[in-house]
Amino acid sequence: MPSQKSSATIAARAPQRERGRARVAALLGAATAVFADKGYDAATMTEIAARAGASIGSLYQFFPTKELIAEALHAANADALVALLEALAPRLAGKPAEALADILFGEFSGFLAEHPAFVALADRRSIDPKRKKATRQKLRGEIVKLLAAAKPPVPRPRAQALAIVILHLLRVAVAIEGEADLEGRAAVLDEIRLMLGHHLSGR
Amino acid sequence: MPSQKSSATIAARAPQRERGRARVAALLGAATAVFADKGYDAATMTEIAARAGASIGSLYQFFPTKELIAEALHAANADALVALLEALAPRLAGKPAEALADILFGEFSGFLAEHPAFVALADRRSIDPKRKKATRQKLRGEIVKLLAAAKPPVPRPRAQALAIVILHLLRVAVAIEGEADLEGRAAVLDEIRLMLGHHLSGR
DNA sequence: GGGTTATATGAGGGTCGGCTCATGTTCGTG
DNA sequence: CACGAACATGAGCCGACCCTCATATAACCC
Repeated sequence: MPSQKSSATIAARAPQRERGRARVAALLGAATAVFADKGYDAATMTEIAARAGASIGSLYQFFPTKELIAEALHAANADALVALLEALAPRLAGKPAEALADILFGEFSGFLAEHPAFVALADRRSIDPKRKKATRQKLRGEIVKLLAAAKPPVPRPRAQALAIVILHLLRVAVAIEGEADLEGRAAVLDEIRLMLGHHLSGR
Repeated sequence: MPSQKSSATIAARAPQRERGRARVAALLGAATAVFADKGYDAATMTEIAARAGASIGSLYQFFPTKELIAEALHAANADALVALLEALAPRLAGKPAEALADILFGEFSGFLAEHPAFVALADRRSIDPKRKKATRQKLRGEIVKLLAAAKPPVPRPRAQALAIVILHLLRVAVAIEGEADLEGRAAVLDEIRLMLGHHLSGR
């Protein structure tokens, strides 16, 4: 299979010159900010263009549709997450599943701090179910790999179910981190880490 | 404090005659359906009115704002959930926390089947934070009560954190139930129940 | 420099949805 | 019955937002 293009490079009308690439980067950055703090529906193309210091026309030059810029951004984020998990494998190989959980929580939290639009875009209704399922399975696959490489390796079939649970727990943890009422936040996070850690380490 | 009105009865312009009460009921029913399968943003007042067999004017007679009908519906749902948890107390008193988790999962799933708009409305951005926090704390309080009445009672401070975790897990479980890929769904749910059960029962 | 392609701009078209209002219709009440 | 309050109706206003397009500028290539 020649010329495999990463889904991160999907921008409907690809830029050709350097100036274009810079624009696309600026636009994606602005889109990240706007989608992150308004959500997909409330985000407006006008604001994205403005925050990027571009005109609406320029925005539509590279992303002919609101849906398309959201897709491109989400795909790039998903690729980055998968890459992060892959890069994590060597660091986690051989460690007990318990420690694995701890590290995953930290890394995930950091990732979402740098890609704040990821959850908002993943949650929006009206996503192509094919794409959604594919993304999810790639993420699950990475977690399964990590589980298989842990100290007492987790057997494949159970690992599949565990991966789903872990991904959900990671999202819950991030949601709790972002909640307004600070009170007892740390205790709740500890509780979750403990629970998952115990559950992963046999009993 | 006299004339305490349940928040479930909040409909900005309250109906006076029987016909009005029936309309309000029909409108709330239609709103439930529309919000549930389109989400708050994509739901339109026109469709809500149509599904209720009413005109837009009638809808606005009782709910002067889209925001208001969403609030009324959500408040009613929240009240129903709290009532359900209160009614559950006698049935659960004295049981081990483990069993408590199992029953909660079942009840929660049933509740959301009958109030399908609850999650969609709770998740929407632009909710009054005061109201959001109040609702959450009421729910947490109910869970804490249940935990305190379990076989080995869970001490108050830890119960607070546990309640938050439990509520999140309930939502995760419901989300998984509603996912398209049936494959291994039961296994995942069992995994979650097991994990929480073990964690609640001492270790 | 001339030609050609990539990129930039922003006014405005078209649509859609929340909401208003003037005009009814029903119905409890005296 | 008569009167007024509660309720009903739907055409249309208004603003917001996605997107188009005609026109302009930059930059690469010969």
